Amino acid sequence: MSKSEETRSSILHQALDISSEVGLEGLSLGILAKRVEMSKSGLYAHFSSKENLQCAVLDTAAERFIDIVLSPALKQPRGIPRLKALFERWLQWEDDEFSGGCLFITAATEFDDRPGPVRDRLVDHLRDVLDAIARAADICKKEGHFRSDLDTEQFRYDFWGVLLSYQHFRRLLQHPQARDYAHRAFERLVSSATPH
Amino acid sequence: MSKSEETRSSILHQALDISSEVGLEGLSLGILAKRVEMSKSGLYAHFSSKENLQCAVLDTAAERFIDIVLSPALKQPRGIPRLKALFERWLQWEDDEFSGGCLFITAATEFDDRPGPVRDRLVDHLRDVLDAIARAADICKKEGHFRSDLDTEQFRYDFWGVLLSYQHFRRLLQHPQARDYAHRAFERLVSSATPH
DNA sequence: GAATAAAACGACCGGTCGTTCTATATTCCA
DNA sequence: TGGAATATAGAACGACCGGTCGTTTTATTC
Repeated sequence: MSKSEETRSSILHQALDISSEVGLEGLSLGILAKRVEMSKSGLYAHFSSKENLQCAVLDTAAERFIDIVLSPALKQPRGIPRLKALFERWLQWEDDEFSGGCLFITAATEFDDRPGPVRDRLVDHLRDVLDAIARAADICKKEGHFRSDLDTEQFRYDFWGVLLSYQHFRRLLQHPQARDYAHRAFERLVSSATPH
Repeated sequence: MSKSEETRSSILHQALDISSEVGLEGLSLGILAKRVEMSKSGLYAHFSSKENLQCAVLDTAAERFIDIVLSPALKQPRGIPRLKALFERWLQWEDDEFSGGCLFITAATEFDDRPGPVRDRLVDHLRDVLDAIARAADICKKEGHFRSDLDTEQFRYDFWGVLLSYQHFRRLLQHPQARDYAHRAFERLVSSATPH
C-alpha cells in the first residue's frame, strides 16, 4: 500500500467515526484534519471536494458493513439460521461499531430530501443492504422455512422497521429493554412468515 | 394576542417549516430572518439563544401534532377504530404536513447522541407521542379488541418501527409502494394482537 | 544518489454562523 | 396622550466553514 493510500485510508477511518456521531454534514474538514494530525489542505487534496469525501465515507461504511455483518452471516447455514445471524449481527453493529450509531441511518435522515451525488450514493448502498434482507428471506422460502407466498419486499420493509425502531429506543430514549423489544419483534416477524 | 406574541408565532411557524426540511441544526437564524422578513437580531431577541429557539420549534411541532393527528383520532370510537385512525392520520402527517417529513424523526436522528436541553425536550415529546400509542393499544385491550396479555410496550415499539420504515421507503428510497407496505405491516401488527 | 513526481504544509480567500452591542422605532398602559 | 417598556434595526464580533494558492517536504523511480 503506497503512502497515499495509507493516509487516505486512515483519513476515512477517522471520518467514519466522526460522521457516525455528527452525520455526514456535521463532518468538518478542520476537525477531521486535527484528528488525523495533518493540515486541512493536505487532507483536502485527497478528495478535492467535500462531496467526494462524503461519498468515500459512505463507501467505507459499506465495506465495513459487509465485513462485520454480511460476510459472517453468510457463513451460517442457509435459511432461518442465516437470517437470524444477519439480524443479530446487525443489532450488534448498531450497538458497537460506531459510537454514534449506524451511519446509514443517520445519513438517510440527513439526505432524504437533499438531492445530489451523496444522496444517490447513499441510496445505492441502502438498496444493497435492503436487498441482502430480501435475498436472505428468499432463501428461507427456497429452503421451505418460510411460506412460498411470502412477499419478501414486505418482509424487507418490516425487518428494516424493527432495526430503525431499535436505534430510536436504544440511542435516543435509552430504553433498557430495547434489545428485548427488537428480539420479540423479530420473532413475531419470522413466525408470521413460517408456514402453519 | 400582543404584537410580540404574534411575531413570535409567525417566526415559529416558518422555523417549523424550515427545520422540517433541514433539521433543527440546519435551521439558521439568517435564513429564518429572511423568511419572516425581519432582521436577524430582531428575531434573535425573541429567543435569546438558538437552543431556546430549537426547543420552541419542538414545542410548536408537538402542538401541531396534537391538533392534526391526536385530537381528531380521539374523536373516533374507542378501540381498533381509534387506533386505525391514529395510524392513518400519522401516515398522512408524514406525507403532507411538512414538505421535509416529520420533524421529530429528523430531530431524533440529529440529537440521538448530542446531550443538552434540546435533546431532553425532544425525548419528552417523543415519549408523549409513544405513550399515545400505548394508551390506544391499552384501550383496545379494555374493549376486548386485543388479547388481554398483549404487551403494549412491545406494541409501541412495533408501531413505531412501521412508521419509521415508512419514512425511509417513502422519502429516501421514494418507493411507490411504501404506503402499501405500511398498511400491510399495520394489519399484521393488529391481527397479531387480536384474540384468536 | 540524483531527478522527478506526489503529498503535505500554512497562510489566506469570501462567506456564514450564532451572538452582542447600541440606537431607534413602536407598542402598550396609566 | 405622555412616558415607560418593549420590539426591531443595523453594524460588528470572533469563530468557523469549504476551498485555493504557492511553497516545501517527502516518496518513488531510474
